[in-house]
Amino acid sequence: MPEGPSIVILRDELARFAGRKATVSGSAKIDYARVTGRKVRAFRSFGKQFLVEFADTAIRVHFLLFGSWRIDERKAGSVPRLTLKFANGELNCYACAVRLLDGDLDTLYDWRGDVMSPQWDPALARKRLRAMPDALACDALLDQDVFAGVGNIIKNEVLFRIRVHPQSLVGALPRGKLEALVREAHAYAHQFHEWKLAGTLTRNLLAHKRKTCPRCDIALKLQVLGASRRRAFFCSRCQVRYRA
DNA sequence: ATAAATGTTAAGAA
DNA sequence: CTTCTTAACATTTA
Repeated sequence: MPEGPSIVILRDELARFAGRKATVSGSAKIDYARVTGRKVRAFRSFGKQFLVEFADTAIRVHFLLFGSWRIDERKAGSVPRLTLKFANGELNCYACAVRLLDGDLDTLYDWRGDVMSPQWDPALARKRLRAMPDALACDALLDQDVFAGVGNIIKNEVLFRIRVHPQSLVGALPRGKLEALVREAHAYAHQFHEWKLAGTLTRNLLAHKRKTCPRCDIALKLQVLGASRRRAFFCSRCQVRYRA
């Protein structure tokens, strides 16, 4: 279920386990012997991926659409795909894809592409967008190589805020709109993070899952769009469709 | 009850 | 060998 900011929240909630030895188990088909009993160096997030970093390997957890987790609790009736037990508590992950990664996370990932990372690089994102002029705006925002951590909610909210129609061509966007796309993807991901922490995200959504446009009050469109085939909520009056 | 949803990946087709 | 499309996966909510 989570987009990038939710993984950041998970990561931060686990701070008290960092530096401690973990007993690792679960139903995921990984080589537990490689990590169990070892000390967790850090909990990290890259985009929608949750990373448990050890000295020379890492566990990568992706929660896909339906995944969930509990800290110091277990979910009734579910077998954890991954459990990390510490002397002072535990983490249980459910319905997620789990893999072991070899090597250094700082070389495995390009952190400049993660909207939640301090290393986020807007100029690089603009460059990557310029390299995909035929893509639709709705697909570009979901492209994890350009905007790691952006999911469908952030996509819809960003396009609404910058008044760009989801089917606009990236290559047809005026310079200012392309800049706004990159700026807002970053800014809104952080806004999402704050609202999620405060428990007020849903009430603050302007387009996603809404029926009417909060700006002009006409009915919002709901269409499944793009190569990504995800739901797009948008206002056909406020949001301009830039075509070739 | 059936569908749809904050998503990705592997396999198969072209 | 690429590149594209489809299916599979999994859980909760409407």
